[in-house]
Amino acid sequence: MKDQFIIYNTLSRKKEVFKPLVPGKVGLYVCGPTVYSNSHLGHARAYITFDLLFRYLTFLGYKVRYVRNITDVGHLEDEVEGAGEDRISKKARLEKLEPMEVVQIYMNTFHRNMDDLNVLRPSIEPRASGHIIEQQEMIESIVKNGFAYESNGSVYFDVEKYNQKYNYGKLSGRNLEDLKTNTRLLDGQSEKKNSFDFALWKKATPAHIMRWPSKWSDGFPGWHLECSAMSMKYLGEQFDIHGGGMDLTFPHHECEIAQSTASQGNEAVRYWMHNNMITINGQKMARSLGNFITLDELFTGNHKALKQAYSPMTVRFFILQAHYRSTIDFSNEALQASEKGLERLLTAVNTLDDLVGEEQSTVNVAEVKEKCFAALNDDMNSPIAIAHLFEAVKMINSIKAGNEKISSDDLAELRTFFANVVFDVLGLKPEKATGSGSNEILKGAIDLLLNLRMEAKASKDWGTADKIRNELNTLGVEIKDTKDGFEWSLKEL
RNA sequence: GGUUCCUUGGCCGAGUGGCUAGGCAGCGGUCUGCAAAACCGUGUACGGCGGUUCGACUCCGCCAGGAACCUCCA
Repeated sequence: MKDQFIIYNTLSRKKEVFKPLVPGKVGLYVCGPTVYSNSHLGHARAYITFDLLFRYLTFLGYKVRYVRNITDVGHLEDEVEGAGEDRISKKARLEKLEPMEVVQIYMNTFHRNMDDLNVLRPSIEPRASGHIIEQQEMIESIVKNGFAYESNGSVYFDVEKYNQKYNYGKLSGRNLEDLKTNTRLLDGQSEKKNSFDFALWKKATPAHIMRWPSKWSDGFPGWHLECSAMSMKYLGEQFDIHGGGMDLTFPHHECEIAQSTASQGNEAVRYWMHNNMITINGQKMARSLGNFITLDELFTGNHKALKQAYSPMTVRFFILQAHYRSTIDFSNEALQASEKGLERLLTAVNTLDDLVGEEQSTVNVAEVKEKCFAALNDDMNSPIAIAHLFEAVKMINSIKAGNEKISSDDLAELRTFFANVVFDVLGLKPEKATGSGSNEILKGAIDLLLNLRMEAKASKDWGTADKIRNELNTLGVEIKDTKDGFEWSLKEL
């Protein structure tokens, strides 16, 4: 199965069979968030996408080193207005907080949100501010190789010179001639030879708080350098997969390729993977557009665009129901559909525990399992994988209803399959307390009441029976009658 | 303006040159004291116009509408 994992490589614009550089091991780098405000739905999509990749590679038996950075140095917010001011320090002065305090606040929120979404922590989570020296070293090697120039205390990457030897634009499908005629002219660029040159080191203005000494000036590293420097440090000069949002393809990832190639003579990344955007009313959800919904708002329902709260697992399932390279449009209707669908899936997981194996199967477990993994192998096609999971749900329900039978061997296989795919790979988890898992006293009390209700039902005392059911319902206990008793679960709070 | 991409049924969302995607909602039925759940059955489809083909939702062209990137962005 390992040999058939296919991923779409942005570099070739084709699906390719994944072959790691070192057999059995995978080096994975994903661009992490810039921590200057709360995480929103778009971040969830990116990090759930690569969490799925991390989980699936691990499931396939690879030893994965997953590096996902925290950008806490800040890039240029607005060259026109800010004139070189760091984005994070700008916000810090507005809020009268230390820059690192701002970073910490939003980093904590990010971690909490990701934990709620059951996004696994990466193997290494390096911070740009902790790797200034590595970035300076990289600048020096780029300068030494002749692909950068110093200008007024800042250092810029010489794109034109790089393009004479290598191909600038190969990832995003651009060519320099187009960039020359189409790049917008911005103020304050007189230091650069060409408008498309980008900063490797930027001299700090007096107002700039975040700054580090260097041979060129007191300043800070350029926009794109941290990822090149940190991926090289932790994954080596060449590594397997680099991921990030589609909106980072240009210029960010293009510049990363140029930096790595200029400093070491060869490209670092073998497979580039990009997740598509979340849209709202057909338009990209983005902080800069102001049309975003934060994850905290989503989880609490506290936003004017939200008709209700959506649990982290509902959000995760919603995202997994679309392929990662398609846009996915936010709407209450779509989230509500996901909520219901997820509940149906997780109910079937519980039902699976109660099934009893027979001599022979009337269902084909192997086939559905095979199709599901085939979908995951095909560029992580989670929506197709989920569609097959729902076929298995139908199977489970039919067995429970007595319309189908399953052998003990198949039942064991089905249980393993569900545990593997639903929990380990898709990273879903039950959110409700159920009769089997919650607090013992509560469980005992509810069981006691429902047993009393059974007795009332047996003596056809419908008034008492309905009263118990209705009042427990009001308290948040959902009750289902079964052939020989009852089942219950707690509603979400 | 340049580059790239998208347009599927009430909603979301896959996919393929000829074979039911799936979820949610709807409708009919079974089960149930009622309810819930479950089960069975079921309709609506591939933006428009041409072309290639025995056959296109799937390939090509044009048109319409929309999006992303070209500036920080997941």
